Amino acid sequence: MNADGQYSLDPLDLAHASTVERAAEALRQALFAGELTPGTPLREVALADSLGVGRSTVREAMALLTAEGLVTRIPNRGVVVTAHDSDQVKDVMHARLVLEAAGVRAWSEASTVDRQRVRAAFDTYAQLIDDGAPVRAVSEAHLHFHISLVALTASSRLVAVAQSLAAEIRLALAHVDRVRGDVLEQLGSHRRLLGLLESGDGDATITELRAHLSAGESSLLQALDQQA
Amino acid sequence: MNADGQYSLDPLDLAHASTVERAAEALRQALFAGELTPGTPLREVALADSLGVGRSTVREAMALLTAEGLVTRIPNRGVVVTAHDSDQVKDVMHARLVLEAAGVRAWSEASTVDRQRVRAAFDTYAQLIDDGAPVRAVSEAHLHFHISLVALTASSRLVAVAQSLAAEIRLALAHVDRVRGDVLEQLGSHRRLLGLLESGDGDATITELRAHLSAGESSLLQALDQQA
DNA sequence: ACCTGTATGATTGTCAGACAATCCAATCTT
DNA sequence: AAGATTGGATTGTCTGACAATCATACAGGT
Repeated sequence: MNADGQYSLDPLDLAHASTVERAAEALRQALFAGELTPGTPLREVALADSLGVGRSTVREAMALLTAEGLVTRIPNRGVVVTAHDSDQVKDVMHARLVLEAAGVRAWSEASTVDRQRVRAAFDTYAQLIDDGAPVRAVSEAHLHFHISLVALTASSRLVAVAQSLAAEIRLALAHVDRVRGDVLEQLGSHRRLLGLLESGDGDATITELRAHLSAGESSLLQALDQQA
Repeated sequence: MNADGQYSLDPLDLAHASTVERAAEALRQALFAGELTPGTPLREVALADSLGVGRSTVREAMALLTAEGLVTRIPNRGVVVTAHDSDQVKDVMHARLVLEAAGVRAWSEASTVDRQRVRAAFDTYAQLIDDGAPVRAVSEAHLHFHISLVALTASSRLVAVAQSLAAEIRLALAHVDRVRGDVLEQLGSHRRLLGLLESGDGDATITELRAHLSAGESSLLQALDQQA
């Protein structure tokens, strides 16, 4: 301990994350991996003994996923994997634009750390592409970059919302292989975005951002459409 | 039914809203009424037989309230009524500014209905003050007006977030009588806001909005401070 | 006095089993 | 073929159980 009688250790996160949280995480992974098709009902008993946990635990995990928008509860009929129709996708993208634009506007007042994080997020994203990393990993880094924009607002609540929206995108993406390749080709767009951001031209950045998200949206919509 | 073969009945509110939802609502009311002081632990068994429901039901209700930020779960120690310190209040206000400003920016492209709703929300708010309605009712209408701004974005997700933020404000407000009177005096500020909005001057509106929220924030902070 | 270890009681986290209410699909009526 | 009926599956909720965890008070050692 130091002179103040204070310790400064990281709170050791072996934290036996609750069973509910682990169950939820398992479900999330399955969803993001595309193992469950949208619309598939998630039966409580089936999941319970598949995961080796009690039904009440499954139920609480479902409550979490429902709050995240990954699954939808239909009264007396259970929960189903959320199916994102075009309206939903548009809504998510619109919300993302609002949050990310807010981050962009906050660039000049943002902390150095948060700004560094944006650059770092871009770098790992670019690096992964360069290394020819698997699309899944690139996609992950890509979303992380967008979240780092929202983090410029320094608002934990807004970041939480952004993460939830990103999760919805991940889910929607899980079944559209065609779109996945896009993240590889969007490198230029992102580089331009970062460049404008650092140049301090907020309005131009937002214009680029709007175009970027809009492109992503129509690409996703088209893919979903084709699938139906 | 009308010519379209469509009925237009209110979905008959007897809708035996699930026990969980009713329990959550009861808790919410108690919280907003200030019956539970921030920091108070909410014991599962006590609530269960106080509400006349099972413990699992209480647990699920807690999960809902936790997601709304009204209560906080501490692992192995249960949930407590969320205590909003100054950082939390600032974060909420900041997030509100982002969302409501987005609504303001969307004014010109917003639907006529949504625009009418903003005016309607203002009118009932003003009317309540005029009628000398109880502060609680005025405060409710006040928050509703702010939410109607976010609704201009026409994004259900953003509106949902705004409602959640409003709920947090309600909770924080529940214990600061001093601040409550403010809603009565802010009529002018709101009228100005609406005027600017309708004039189409987005930037000026946002400036006013920022000042408005900032004033509310410091008033709330001061009250919380004084209380401690 | 101060620190440490231990016993005790309360409470959460999780499970298992039960049962009514509800929904779906298939069958039976008219 | 439209409508009523029945049966099985599944959810919503309750009860009861028990281990793990935490808080507190207490005892012992230095």
